[in-house]
Amino acid sequence: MLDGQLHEGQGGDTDTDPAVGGIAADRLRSIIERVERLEEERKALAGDIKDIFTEAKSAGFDVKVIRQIIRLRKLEPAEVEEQETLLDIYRRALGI
Amino acid sequence: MLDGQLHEGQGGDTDTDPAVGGIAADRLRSIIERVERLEEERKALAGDIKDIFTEAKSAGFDVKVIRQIIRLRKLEPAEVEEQETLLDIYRRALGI
Amino acid sequence: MLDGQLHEGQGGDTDTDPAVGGIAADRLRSIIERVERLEEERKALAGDIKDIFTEAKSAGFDVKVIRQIIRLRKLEPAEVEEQETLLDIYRRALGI
Amino acid sequence: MLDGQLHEGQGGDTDTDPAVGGIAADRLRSIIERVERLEEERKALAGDIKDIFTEAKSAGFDVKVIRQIIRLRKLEPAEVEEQETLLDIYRRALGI
DNA sequence: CGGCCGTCTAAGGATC
DNA sequence: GATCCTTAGACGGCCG
Repeated sequence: MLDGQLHEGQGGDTDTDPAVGGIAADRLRSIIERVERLEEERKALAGDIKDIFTEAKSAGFDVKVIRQIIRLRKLEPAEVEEQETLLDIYRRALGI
Repeated sequence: MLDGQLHEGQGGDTDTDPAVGGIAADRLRSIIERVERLEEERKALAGDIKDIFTEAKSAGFDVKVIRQIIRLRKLEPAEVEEQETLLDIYRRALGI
Repeated sequence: MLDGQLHEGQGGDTDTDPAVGGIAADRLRSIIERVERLEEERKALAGDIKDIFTEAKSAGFDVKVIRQIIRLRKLEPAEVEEQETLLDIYRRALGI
Repeated sequence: MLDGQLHEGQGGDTDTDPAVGGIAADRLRSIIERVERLEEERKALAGDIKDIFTEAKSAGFDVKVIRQIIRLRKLEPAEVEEQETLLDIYRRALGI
């Protein structure tokens, strides 16, 4: 029964304005709803991305490798070098 | 899994698609760019959300608690699923 | 109020043996408890691993790279080759 | 972040530790081997758990449902946290 | 700058 | 046997 607070507002006090916190309650509600709306949009975009990967897979691409490429493109070239260099150093330290 | 783009190509790309190393390069590029575009939009939305929280903080709200509220609102639908009591579940586990 | 079923057994019927499912209930309880015990041990090991990485970090190592090395050591050498080859192919297809 | 093992070394390894490329090779090897050992133990435990479920299945239990029970038992302690009602949380968010 | 939280990836299990 | 989904682990960003 958290639903009262969750989905209806402070049960029945909507006419005279929130009894709790005065005008602030409306402000709070607005904030929460705007954030939730934006999060939904984010979620929708995530779905779109997923669809593209599904399409890629259908076309015969290796999705994991595509992700890797996208990751590399996001990194500064210097960063990539650095990571690879460090990996080599550790490898040689281990003799592998 | 080297098949797919390496050994099959994919339907319809054999004529006009510039194949590099047996790969439908344009198709690949398109996939990657679309994903990157969507990720940018996602990032922008994250920024918008952050702005709202900054505003909330300025208005004197406790941002951490607001996050908590949003989290709870998201979780509650899931709790409905758990309405099925453990006793029932045990019974099903026991096959009776 | 799931606690009855969860932590005490089927409230009060422990003497004559479970009223639900006969002997099976005890068997079920045993299975669950053994699994839970093993999962705790797993969790403890995860903590130990985490501690080692913390130590590694303190010693100045790059934890991410160490993880990468461990991952590589786990893979068949052939697998490593394959992934790298495919990555190169995609990269060349994109001209990067 | 090339510092750390590359440019600082770490406390006490300068005298006896075989340094390869400026790296405390033995220290690194020790870290990796300990992690790998622990991961093996984890894997072994996973096998034990799997065996129990196999046994359960043989005994006629519904493995999926047993997993569900274990999952729920794990979640319940968390629910206690949520006892704090949303109203209280809202009040805190509003600072009253 | 270290710890915490949330997201994202990868592996394992269930399903068809 | 392949796909889909769920879950655990890894990663990066945010906050204190």
